[in-house]
Amino acid sequence: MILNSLNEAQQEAVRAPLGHQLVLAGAGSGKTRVLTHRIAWLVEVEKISPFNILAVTFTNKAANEMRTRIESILHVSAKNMWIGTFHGLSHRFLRAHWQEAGLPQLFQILDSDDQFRMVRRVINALNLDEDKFPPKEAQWFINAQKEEGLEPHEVKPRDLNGQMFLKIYAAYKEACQRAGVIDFTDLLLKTYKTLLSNAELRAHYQSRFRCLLVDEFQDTNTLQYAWLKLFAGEENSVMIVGDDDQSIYGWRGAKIENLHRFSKDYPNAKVIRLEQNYRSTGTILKAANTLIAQNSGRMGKNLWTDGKDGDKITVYSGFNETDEAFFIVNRIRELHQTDYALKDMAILYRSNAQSRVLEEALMQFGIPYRVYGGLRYFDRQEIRDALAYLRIIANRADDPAFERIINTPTRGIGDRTITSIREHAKAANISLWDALEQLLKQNFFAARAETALLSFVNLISTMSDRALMLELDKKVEYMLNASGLIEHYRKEKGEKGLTRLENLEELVNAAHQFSQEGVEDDMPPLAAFLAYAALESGSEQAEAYTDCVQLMTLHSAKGLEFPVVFLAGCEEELFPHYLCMHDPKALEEERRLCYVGMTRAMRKLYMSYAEVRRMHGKEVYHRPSRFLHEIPVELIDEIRFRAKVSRPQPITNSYTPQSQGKFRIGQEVVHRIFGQGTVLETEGDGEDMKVKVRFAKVGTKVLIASYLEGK
DNA sequence: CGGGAAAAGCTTTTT
DNA sequence: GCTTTTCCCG
Repeated sequence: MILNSLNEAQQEAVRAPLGHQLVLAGAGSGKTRVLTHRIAWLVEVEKISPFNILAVTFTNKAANEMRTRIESILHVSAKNMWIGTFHGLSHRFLRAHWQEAGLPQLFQILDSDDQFRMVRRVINALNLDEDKFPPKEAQWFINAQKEEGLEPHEVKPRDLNGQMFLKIYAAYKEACQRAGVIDFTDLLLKTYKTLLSNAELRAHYQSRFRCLLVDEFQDTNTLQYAWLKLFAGEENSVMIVGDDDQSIYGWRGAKIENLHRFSKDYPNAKVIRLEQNYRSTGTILKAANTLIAQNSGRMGKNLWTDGKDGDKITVYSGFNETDEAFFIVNRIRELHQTDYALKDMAILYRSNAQSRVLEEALMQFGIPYRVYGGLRYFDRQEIRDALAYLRIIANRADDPAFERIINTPTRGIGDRTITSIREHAKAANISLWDALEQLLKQNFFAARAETALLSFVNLISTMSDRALMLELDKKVEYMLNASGLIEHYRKEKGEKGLTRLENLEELVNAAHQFSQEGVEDDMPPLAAFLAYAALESGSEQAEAYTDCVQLMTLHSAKGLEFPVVFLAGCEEELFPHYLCMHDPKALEEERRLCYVGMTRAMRKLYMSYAEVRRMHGKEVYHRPSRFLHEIPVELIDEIRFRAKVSRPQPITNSYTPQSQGKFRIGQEVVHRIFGQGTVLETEGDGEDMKVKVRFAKVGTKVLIASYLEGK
């Protein structure tokens, strides 16, 4: 039976009778297992049809993983099950009910960058001063209102400033409507509002979803909670899984109180605690428990393991940040030579800026590493350009896309010309595209601008005509060439242009793969692909398997685990961050962040700090983080090197990982065009050897070895 | 339109 | 301080 592998608390959660359950799942307590087994149980034992189940997560990654795992446990297809992110499921809902939601059938989704541009344009159109009303703040304001479930007419401005922001919100909303686009938060808000105002639809969905499950519930915001309650209605069972101690997204609207609110709203909800930890040593858990016990208002939870206590936690006091980095790198080297693969070790830090010193140290030692959390595929400039062309093909009214490509690649359409199009669009309350066509008819433009504009209009029309006949991937390929994007980026010199071309080529592959996998919705393939690109920002390319040390922020480490964890920069002002220090609530969130970081470690945990650190250009002295003092001293092994800063030894003799052929990881090399660099990875041998090199001037690039010279 | 100089950030991030 | 974005001029 499916329960064999579960402990008692886990089984209790899986077998719970229909009704409401709150599962408090500590770090490493098998939360995903419980969720997936619960769903399997519902289907196989409670005989609930997959059709009647709704499971919500926050990231696509989590949703995909859940679906895969369920399908491997279950003997029934999970196809009919609604598993996805809040945004993904809302999108599905709105595609099915666009009429009820008052949307055009082929509405497009704005990502945050599009949203930002749109907000800025609205501010300018209202003749407001960007310095007085920064687009960033306006964007934040708009999203905050939406996350409280408020449309412009429902917002009660607090002061004069708030009134202006409200005005911007209202104008932004109109602009979105005109363009037939909706932003991320709109996906949820429109779903919520539609369901709220349409009793028939509400009844339909409430009778459909008999069982609802939510993962990472501590990260839900007000709107998501309301969304969930509306889908759940009075009758259906809801299981929420979360951990108040791992709530680290309060700053972006997550309401930890939703956990308490759930117990109030559903007083019969059964509370189940998963406290047995399968990840970390006893020592790590004891330390983490003691630390988090400092927080107030917890729901209460104490992690335990029946495993060994393991090693003490190593605390290293570095002289400065470079010394700290060298300590970490030295340890990594030692551990790599004895017991651990590089990919089993992670360096976690509070803020991205910290990665540089660490990277430099790793490079000097020739240790391959990977930094997580960079620019994702669909966020890249060239990809966004390409998608904008596709969007304009799909929907001429898509103003943000129009703005993006009207002069990209440059075709001699200047700012003044665009401004007059904008003004006409605003005055006539029509899309930029329609405004352009009208103005052309009126012979509004000077001859030179007119020629350029006509060729743009022709280009888009020809493109969409020709594209009609083509398969999705051919469509993308055709567009890339016809638009001149390929040519444009080919001209971009150096490394960047080449990478961009590769990325654009990859888009054709992505489109091909997408159409192969088949779309479930009855949407045109192009529209479906665009929605996919907007919602699935594309995990940073799944690079071929390489054994690399992993670098990431504490936030992005959530949900992951590593045998060895280095928590760098444990200093006051940095961690806890100085912007959080005077707000008790924010400080508790920092502490939870520390708790999250510590509980990522399976066997070895290192925490380090620097006495002097260069920050914002100044040398600053910080005390060790208060979090270090909140760990029982008997669990800590403290190392201090006071004598002098430990410099790295030249890597030539000390460390030669996987060195084959002519080049060695860590070796300094010279390229005729790209200049000096360091070898990061090697692949193959002899003439065919491929070498990944980080160049001082142009970034990282994979090259054939014969183009390089050793130094 | 593109390159260089000046100016502005500078916590954490997913959709 | 360092990096990224914006701005201005040839």
